[in-house]
Amino acid sequence: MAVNKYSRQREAIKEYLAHTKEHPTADTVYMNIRATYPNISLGTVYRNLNLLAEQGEIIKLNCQDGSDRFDGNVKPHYHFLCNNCGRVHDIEMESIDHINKIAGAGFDGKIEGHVTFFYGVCPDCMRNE
Amino acid sequence: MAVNKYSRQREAIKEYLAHTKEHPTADTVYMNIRATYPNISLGTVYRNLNLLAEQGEIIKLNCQDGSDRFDGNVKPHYHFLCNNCGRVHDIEMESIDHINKIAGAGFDGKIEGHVTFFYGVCPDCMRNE
DNA sequence: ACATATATAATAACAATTACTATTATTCAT
DNA sequence: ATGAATAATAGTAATTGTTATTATATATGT
Repeated sequence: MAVNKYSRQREAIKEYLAHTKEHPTADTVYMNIRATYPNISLGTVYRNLNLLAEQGEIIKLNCQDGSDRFDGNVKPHYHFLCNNCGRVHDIEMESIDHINKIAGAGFDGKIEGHVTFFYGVCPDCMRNE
Repeated sequence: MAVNKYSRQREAIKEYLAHTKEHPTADTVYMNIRATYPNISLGTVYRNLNLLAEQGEIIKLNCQDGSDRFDGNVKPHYHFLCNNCGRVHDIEMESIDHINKIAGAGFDGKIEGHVTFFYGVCPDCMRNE
């Protein structure tokens, strides 16, 4: 696979991810794209999601609940998993890259970065209680 | 399943995890336990790993490479995933719970905790380069 | 418009995990 | 110790999430 050729399906996936904050799974993406492309194949969805993630156009989240989810927002930000409804929210916050140094203090290897998930109760679920 | 009954298999799994720092996958646990219990079933391994994790006797790590790994060390500590060899190491370090506050500043929900994975090059791989 | 290469849909294959079931082991009361 | 009650097991089948295959369709450069 040398150079990308345009495809409506891939474009639709990118477009869909750019306009949702839902952090959908591959299957959810599939369901939603089918509204416009009724016979898109699930394989196509998987292939394009992975392709886009490799190229840095989207982010593949290895969620703490075990599922893989996708995020069209590639600006650095953190994620929050609601223990109640299971949804993933974005968190805009100042950098916490200093924790790499803290970790490095007790470790002989080279720490290049970290992945952090916060969890708790999301705003929506707090209201409904 | 009302109350736990003793089983040698479960005990062996707990014992094995208590004495390794390998952060094995379910399949690796299976392989190792078979040395002593040649016809333990893979289902038994999965069932007990999840049971023990639910009861807080071991920890189930949802690793960044997508795999689930298990850790017999339940004392609070962090984990490091080597990008080179793929192994997971423990990191003993001071608490970074203050990042929960930082995250909370930009978020309306309730932040109860976080899960962090560090990544980079482990000590072993640094030597062999 | 044509040649070449990539992408697709549909399906099959695959790996990781869970569910099922008949049998075995543990527990507890006698 | 014996036996009844129940949880755990081994072995297998089923399910799920994901990737590979292949013939056809689509996009790109000349």
